[in-house]
Order: sequence, then structure tokens, then C-alpha cells
Amino acid sequence: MSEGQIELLRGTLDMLVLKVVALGPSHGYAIAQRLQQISKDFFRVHQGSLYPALHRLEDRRWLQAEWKESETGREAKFYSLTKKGRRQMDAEVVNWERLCNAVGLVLRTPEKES
Amino acid sequence: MSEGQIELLRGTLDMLVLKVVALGPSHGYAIAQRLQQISKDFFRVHQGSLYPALHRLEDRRWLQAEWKESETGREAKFYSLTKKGRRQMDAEVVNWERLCNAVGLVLRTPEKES
DNA sequence: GGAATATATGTCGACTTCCTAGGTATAACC
DNA sequence: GGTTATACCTAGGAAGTCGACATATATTCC
Repeated sequence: MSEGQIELLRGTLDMLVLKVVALGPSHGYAIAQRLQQISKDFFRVHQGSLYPALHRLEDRRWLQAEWKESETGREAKFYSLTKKGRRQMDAEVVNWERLCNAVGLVLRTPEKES
Repeated sequence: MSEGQIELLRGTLDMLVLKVVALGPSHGYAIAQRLQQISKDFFRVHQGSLYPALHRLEDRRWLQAEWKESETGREAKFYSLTKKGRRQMDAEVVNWERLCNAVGLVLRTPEKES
């Protein structure tokens, strides 16, 4: 019943989706499940966030889509990472790490003792 | 001339501002400067982000404001952390750390080798 | 005296991204 | 026949950030 974070940090979803797709081509529904599993139930992507995000990433040519039969024998839209998408992912990961460091600097600044 | 990140990650500014104010009461202009210094020039808060954020935090009673004379001898609006603000800050820090761990889990998942 | 810069606060509209809530459809299971 | 899981989608609203603009004072330099 752990509810994870209240709301996804805006701007991180693209990177996370790109990363999951980099693990292997996958369709929307499965991407959300993988993300939830890998993050140990922390990230729960709502469909209203996921599908617009996938369309966004496809529009930007970071993902490309193809209809295929899924594991369950049903038609699903499989996304795979383009070269441009991989570059973007790498850039976002680097930026994420720099951001974490910067936040860390702020959080670890000690308050003065009286 | 390093330009820092393109855009602040939405949702992190509140925590950062609360943290900086926790270091000691300060006014808007100085808060932005401190944030930039502490983060080694990574965070550059735009005025159009900063002042709305400060008003937001004040509305939520996480900060309280008082007009005082600044170091330069001019009137400035000094913000200080309320008890409620400290609780909020602590909660946001905990959440941030959990989020970082979750993102880390995703980013460190290895891709299959062929 | 005048111009530029730093200090200090603020607002407005555009933009992006996320959520809630709804919708469609198929397949499996009871 | 009803429920659950799978699988896709959209519309409207809320929230936060940005860029641009506006205002005013103090200092510094020419």
C-alpha cells in the first residue's frame, strides 16, 4: 500500500522512459510496469502522463514506434530508441547527475549553530 | 560562462529556497545569490521564478516575511522559516532522497549485452 | 551632471508537463 | 454475464518555470 511519491518530478519522466526503452523495445503498458518494478514501486506512471509522453518522444524522434504482437498475443505499439534518442538520454543522464550534485551541495550546507 | 541547467526541475525550487532560508533569514535577491554560490553556479534562479515562489511559500505559511534594512542600507523583505516550513522542508528532503534512490535504480539497470 | 551597473521587488502571458477522469476494445477467468 | 488485466487514447485543468517587462534607489565611473 506504499503510495510512492505524490507526483512525478516534472521533467524526469522523459529520461526514465528513454532509459527503460533502452533496456529493450517495449510498448507503453509494459514500459510503465517495468518502471514500477525497477524502481521498487516508487514510480507509478499514470496513463494520462505516459501516453502523451510517448507521443512527445516520438514526435521528437527520440523513439520510433511499430505495431507488433505483444507477449500476450495482442497488438501493441512497440517503441525503440533512435540514435537521436540515445544521445538525448545520455545528455539527460549527465544533466541529472550534475543536478543531483548541485542539490546535494545545497542540502549538505550546514546551518550555523547558535 | 557555464550556463547551468536549461530549466530548473519543477518542484525542486521550494525545497531549495526553504533550505537556503534555513541557513538564516534572508531576502529574495540574496536568496538567489546564495543559491547560486552554494551550488557553484549551477542554480540560477530567474526573478520570474523566485518571487512567485516566495509568495507561494509565504501563502502556505512555510515562510514569514518582514521588511527590514538590508546589508546595503536599503529596505528588503526578509524571509524566515516557520515551524511548519521546517517540517515541510524536512519532508521534502526525505522525499528527494527517496526519489534519487529510485532514479538511481533505473539509471543503474544494465542493458543486456548482445 | 549623466550613464551604466548593482540592488531589490514585482507582474504578466506563454509554455510545458503532469494529473484526474473519462473513453474504447480485447481476452481470460469465474 | 461480470470482473479483471491488458492495451491504447484524449480532454480539461492545475501547477510551476521562463522571458520580458516595469519600477525604484544607490553606487560608480566618465
